Amino acid sequence: MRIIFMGTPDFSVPALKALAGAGHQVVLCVTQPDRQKGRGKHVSFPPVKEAALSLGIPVLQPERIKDAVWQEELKKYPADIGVVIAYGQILPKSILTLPALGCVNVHASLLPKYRGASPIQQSIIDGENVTGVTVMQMDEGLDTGDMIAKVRVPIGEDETGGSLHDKLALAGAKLLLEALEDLEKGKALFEKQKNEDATYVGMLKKESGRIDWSKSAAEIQRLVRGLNPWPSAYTGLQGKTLKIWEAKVLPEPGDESREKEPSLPGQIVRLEKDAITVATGSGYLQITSLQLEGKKRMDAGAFLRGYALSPGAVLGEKN
RNA sequence: CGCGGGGUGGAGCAGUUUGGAAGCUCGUCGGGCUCAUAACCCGAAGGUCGUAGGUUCAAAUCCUGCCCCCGCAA
Repeated sequence: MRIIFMGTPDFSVPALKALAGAGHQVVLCVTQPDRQKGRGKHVSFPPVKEAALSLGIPVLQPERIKDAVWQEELKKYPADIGVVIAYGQILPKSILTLPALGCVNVHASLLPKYRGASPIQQSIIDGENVTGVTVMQMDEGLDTGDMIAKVRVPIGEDETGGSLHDKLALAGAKLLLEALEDLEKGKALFEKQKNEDATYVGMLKKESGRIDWSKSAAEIQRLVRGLNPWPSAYTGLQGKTLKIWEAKVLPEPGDESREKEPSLPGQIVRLEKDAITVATGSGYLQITSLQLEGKKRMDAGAFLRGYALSPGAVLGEKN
C-alpha cells in the first residue's frame, strides 16, 4: 500500500523499517522538527528522520501540523492510508480522513487501558504483569479509536522501561503489518473501546523520577525499573542528585544487628561489599547500581570503594 | 558560544588551592592461617597522572590548544 508515515522517536523506527521491508510504499514521513539537544545545544534529527533519509523517503517536519498549509502539502503525496506511531502532535480531522483508509495508530498498551503518552513506563510502575500493543483506527479523541489488532506482551520481573520499549516497538511493527494486510483485504474487524475501562497516563517529566522513600520498597523498585533508562529514578545524596539504576526489594534489612534502631524512610541501614540497603516506608531497598551527579553509572561496589558513605545517612534530603 | 562536574596502575577515588620522591579502598598474582571462606596475615606485579605544547632547576599540581566521559537545562 501507499503509506504516509507519521512518527518521531525510536519507538516508531522499527515499524517504519518493517513497512519498507515488507514492500509497502512509504511515500512520505512526517516527523517533528529538528530540535536542539544534548550538551552543546546542537540540533539533531529525530530518529524517524534519520531512518527515513536512509530509506530514501521524503521527510516533512511541520512545526504545527494543524496549520492549513500542511494539509495542502500532504495532498501532494497521495496515499492509501496513514500510519501514526508516537508522532507527538495532535492530528486534525482533515488529515485523519485524507487517505482513503484514514489513519491507523500503533499504541503501546492494551487499550483502553493506558491511553496517553507514557503507557510503557507506567505499566511497569503500576506492577502490571502484562501489557501489549494495540493498532486502532484513529478518530479525533486521544487513543479512542476502534481497535483493529492487539497483541499481549508479558512484563518480566526484571523488565525495564527500556527493555519493554524495545519489545513493544518490535511487536508493534509486526502487528502493524498484520493489521494492514487485513485492512487491505477488507477483512479487518473493528472493535469499539469500552470507555468506562479507560485509564490515562500523562507525559513523563523529570520530576516523576523523584523517589518518595515513604512508599514501599516494591513501589520504589518498580519506579526504578519503569524509568530506566529514561528519565530515571533519582534521589538526593549530600546535596547531589543520585540516580538509582538497579535495586532489589528486601523484606528485612538482612542484618540482625540493626533491628533495634528505628530507621527513617530513605535512611541507609546497611552497607555491604556490593550493595547499599535503604529503609523505605515498607520493606528495604537494596541498591546495586547507581550514578552520582557528574559521574558515570557504576555498580554499588565500585561506588562504595571511592565514596565515603556510612550507615545512618539519609537519602533524598533537601536537594 | 546554554550551566556545571570529571579524565591519576584492572575498578572507584585522594592528591591540584600553598609545584619538589604516585597515595587510599578494592581487584589480580604468589605465600601463610583456617574444616572452610567473599574473612584475616605476609609479599609482588601493574601507572608516559587524557593528549599536544608552554613556564620552571623541578609539573599530576601553574598557563594555552585539542580529544573524550558525565549531570543539569532544552
